[in-house]
Amino acid sequence: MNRQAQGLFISGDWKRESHGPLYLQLQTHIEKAIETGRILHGDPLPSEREIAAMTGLSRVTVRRAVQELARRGLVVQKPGSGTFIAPEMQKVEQSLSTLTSFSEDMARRGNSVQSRWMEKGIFAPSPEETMVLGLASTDMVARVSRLRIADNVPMAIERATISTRFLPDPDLVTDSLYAQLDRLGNKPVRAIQRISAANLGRTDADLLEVGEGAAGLNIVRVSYLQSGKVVEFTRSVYRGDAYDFVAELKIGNNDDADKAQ
Amino acid sequence: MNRQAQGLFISGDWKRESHGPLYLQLQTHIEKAIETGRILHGDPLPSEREIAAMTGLSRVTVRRAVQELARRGLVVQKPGSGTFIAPEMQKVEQSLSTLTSFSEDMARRGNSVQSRWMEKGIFAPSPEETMVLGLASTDMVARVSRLRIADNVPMAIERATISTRFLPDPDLVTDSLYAQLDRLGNKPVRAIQRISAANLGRTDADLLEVGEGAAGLNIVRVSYLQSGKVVEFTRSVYRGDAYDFVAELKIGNNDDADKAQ
DNA sequence: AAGTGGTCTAGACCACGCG
DNA sequence: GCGTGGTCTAGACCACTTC
Repeated sequence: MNRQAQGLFISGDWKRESHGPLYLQLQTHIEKAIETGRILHGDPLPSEREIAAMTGLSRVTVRRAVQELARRGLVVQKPGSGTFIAPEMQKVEQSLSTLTSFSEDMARRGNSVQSRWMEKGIFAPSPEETMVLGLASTDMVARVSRLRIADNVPMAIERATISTRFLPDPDLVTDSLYAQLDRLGNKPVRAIQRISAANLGRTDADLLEVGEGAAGLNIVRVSYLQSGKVVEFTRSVYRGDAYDFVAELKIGNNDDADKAQ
Repeated sequence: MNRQAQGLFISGDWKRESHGPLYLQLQTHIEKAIETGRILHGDPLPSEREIAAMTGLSRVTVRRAVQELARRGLVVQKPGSGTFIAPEMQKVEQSLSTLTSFSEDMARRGNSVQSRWMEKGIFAPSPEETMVLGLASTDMVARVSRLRIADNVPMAIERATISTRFLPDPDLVTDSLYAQLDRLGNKPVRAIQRISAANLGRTDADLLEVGEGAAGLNIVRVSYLQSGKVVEFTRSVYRGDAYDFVAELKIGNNDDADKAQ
């Protein structure tokens, strides 16, 4: 077992630094130990049973504290192995005013990019897809879903749907979806994007390697051609701890600003 | 107790519709009951002890399922009273390309708006505030924090900091912060906004009346005067289930996207 | 006073990783 | 095979709301 984590709970004063339920006191105690660098990123935490013994709490209570930290991403629990302090994660910034691709974002940061294909093919559209893409009843759609990975860390899940009229053969999409659309002369020129937050479900959390219930950014994007037709309908889920969306806002109706300029 | 929820767990087949851990099976079972309208919004769920008795599970296991639903906001737990299906929540849209105020957003939807003041006064700046606002070492800041409420539902927490050079008397801020800044000739003309998702901590979750760990949108906004000086530094936390940010994107540099990997 | 959710315990079995 | 996290149980006390 690791030595530095040993002294964390023996002192007996870990209780007094907080108040309220025991599991919360323990939780904030561990949290502070991580923040102050008393335990280093990547290091293992003592096992739940050990912490229980050291603190005099039951394992259930210890577990509750650790689980909450895991849900927040400060800590990673590995069955059969142990619990480890999560590696530090610097947020990626993405502009909200220009349409950039994932590959672009990452390349700018000098990170290695990988994609794991999850689905790529022609399908019958769902009712939602039919509506959003404005399809005729006989139209089919191409779906390309992939897990986006940067430096071996899964960052986002992308689920794109395109009418086969604009993308007849999804297998030709190898790297950038936009690159392929461009080759076909169907590159979008504008898009509407909706951003909201939600707790990740089991499936998505597992893919992104975070705890179930961790916060994620849901992004729904609809892209338009110059002609105004809808090309692409993409639902993405980003890790909340890995992404930061940046937008520049301008004042709506402001007479003073106009005059001053 | 309510009658319609009675039959939910007696059948004995609630287990077979799912697989995996019992608490997950129960969780998805209740979830479906809500989705399909088998239990109505606002109705009470049977008590944890009752569900335990009906399903043959222990209360701990039942509790785990219910708690997860509470964290997701599908259900509200009221100590001493019971657990209730949460009222349906329609999302509010907010544009990301124009700077609008909360009051504006809500007024457009025809909702009643309230604010609960949490902090309003002059303070010594934190290191972060000093840096972001570009303060001299002797400068003081005005802080105005409030809980934003629409139709009696808490929607967001707003914590704004302004240098006293631009807002000498925060007590004069009654409704819109921007309105007051405008009166003083210090209305911002542009802003940079960062959006990310995170699980809500105890304090914020309590204020927003959602479960601890529910997903929230963190928004940090820095507003600029025409002169380029920083006026305002605001950190807001929005309920993930209540807000939807909308952005319109334009294609930046087309060629870069193709080349980027 | 009775019932509710909130917390906590002690003990158990499982599947899995690792040496 | 041993230790880990993952799940589950039965029973307990508390603070609170409701009647």
